[in-house]
Amino acid sequence: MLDIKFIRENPEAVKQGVENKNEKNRVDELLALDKQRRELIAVADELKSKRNRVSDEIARLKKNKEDASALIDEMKTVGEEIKKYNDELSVVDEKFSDLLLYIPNMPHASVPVGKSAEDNVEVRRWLPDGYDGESILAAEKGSNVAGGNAAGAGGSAAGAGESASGGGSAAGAGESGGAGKAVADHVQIGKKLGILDFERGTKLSGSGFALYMGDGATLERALLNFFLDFHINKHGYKEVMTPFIVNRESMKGTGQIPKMEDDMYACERDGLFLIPTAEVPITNIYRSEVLEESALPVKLCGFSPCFRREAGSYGRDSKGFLRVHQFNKVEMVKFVHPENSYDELELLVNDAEDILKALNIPYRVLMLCTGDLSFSAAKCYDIEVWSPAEKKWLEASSCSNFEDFQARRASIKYRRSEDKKTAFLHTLNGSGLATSRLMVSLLENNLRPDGKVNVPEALRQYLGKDVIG
RNA sequence: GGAGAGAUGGCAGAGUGGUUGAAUGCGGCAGUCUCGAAAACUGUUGUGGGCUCCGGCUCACCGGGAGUUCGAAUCUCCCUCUCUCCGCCA
Repeated sequence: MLDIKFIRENPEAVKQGVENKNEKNRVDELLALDKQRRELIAVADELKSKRNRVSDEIARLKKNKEDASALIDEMKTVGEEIKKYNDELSVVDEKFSDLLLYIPNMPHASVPVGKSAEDNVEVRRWLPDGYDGESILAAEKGSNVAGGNAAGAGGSAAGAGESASGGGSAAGAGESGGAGKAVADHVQIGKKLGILDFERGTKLSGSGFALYMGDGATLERALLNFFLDFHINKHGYKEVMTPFIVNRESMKGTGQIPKMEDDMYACERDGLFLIPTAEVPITNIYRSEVLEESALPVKLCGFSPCFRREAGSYGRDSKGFLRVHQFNKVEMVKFVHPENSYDELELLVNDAEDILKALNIPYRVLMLCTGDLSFSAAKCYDIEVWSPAEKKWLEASSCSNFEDFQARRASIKYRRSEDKKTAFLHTLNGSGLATSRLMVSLLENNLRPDGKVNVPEALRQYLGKDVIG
């Protein structure tokens, strides 16, 4: 949530930010409640102050065995008045607090203003050595499905050429065949190899639930272990294993509730929610706590399944892994000093990218425009992997800086070494990575002409084999 | 699921209707002493809201929420959580 003082002092800037994020502008409504609230507090506090003074006086009189009945009578009416104003205040205050939770975080100044995913800006792309980048460009021209505005795509073309130029003789690309050569999509590959079974997943739970079998299950587990080991050993994160079901407070702390409540799976009897991402439990680890400045940055990573109802998106991207209700992910979360949270964001994106480089997966990095930014984020980079069969970029990671938005909601502070005062820290998180869409790209990009799938070098020790099939 | 005990400041732990925002101890911070440190001694040490002539003033907070009262950490009710024992079970 935003600081009400900031909203009070910068109403126009806040309104602009809200609108750039395509959120409902209720800033004036909020400010009216704020004003009303403060007026009621002033009146009620004045009366309470009087009551406190007179009560002391009554105590003194009684101690001296003097008569206090006149004062007691007077205080009866004051008490009634206080109750009246208090009741009024609690109504206003509740409305105020609720509404404040609906005001989104402000986009950072460096974020491009835009309406939708179309306006996201590609900042770089990376292709494995020898990868046929031309085929991606051709596919992108063929369909404008993939995001990225003209400027971004144009700008990135140079970058892509740079990467691809090394192995410009695309024909000679690695034995895995390179881009655009996949003749089957991940659902077909998974079915043929007997490692993915979406029909039976549907039988078990409904559409949007996957069943992994044999090497499919092992590959999934291998990916997760690889991610965790990588972040722990190479990037200095500490691993955590959290509950996957959390209470309402936790969901509120990271901002999923109230706005996104309908997208959560809920256990109504217990007032608990299945987590949509490990961001929720990991960030809430330090809810209502104060960290020492010297301990920052705190870098945690953890595995979790992610549960999303995907309400309102039925029928869209429904094939296979493209949009599922449950997927696995390793999440990175950082608690950092406010002064360097944007540097930390760049590092976070790099940490996620390193995984894709290690797996030789072609990807691009997008800076989300204001309109595509999530409710709580101030700035966000998406990392998308290339699917030769879908001829699309698929989101595999999302790395965001929330500044003090979540910290304020969840009350996560740090104590400054210099003056021992507390202040809100900044939180960031990023997928590192989500397996489902990565699996799409991984299977398709490593598909061999004989229908088998090459296991990326980095995963072989985890899987215990070089080829699936 | 049944029975009982409990929840107070960073921690430990007093406090059962009136200068209690809260004793005391530990810890933290500052100072004295010291070449320096330890010890000892002295002082200081919560969070949040509202107002402010930026010197302060004021309100709230003793797990959460209602209530009784002129006045509640203290009395009543409800809820949550923790611990112990029994039962059940991975």
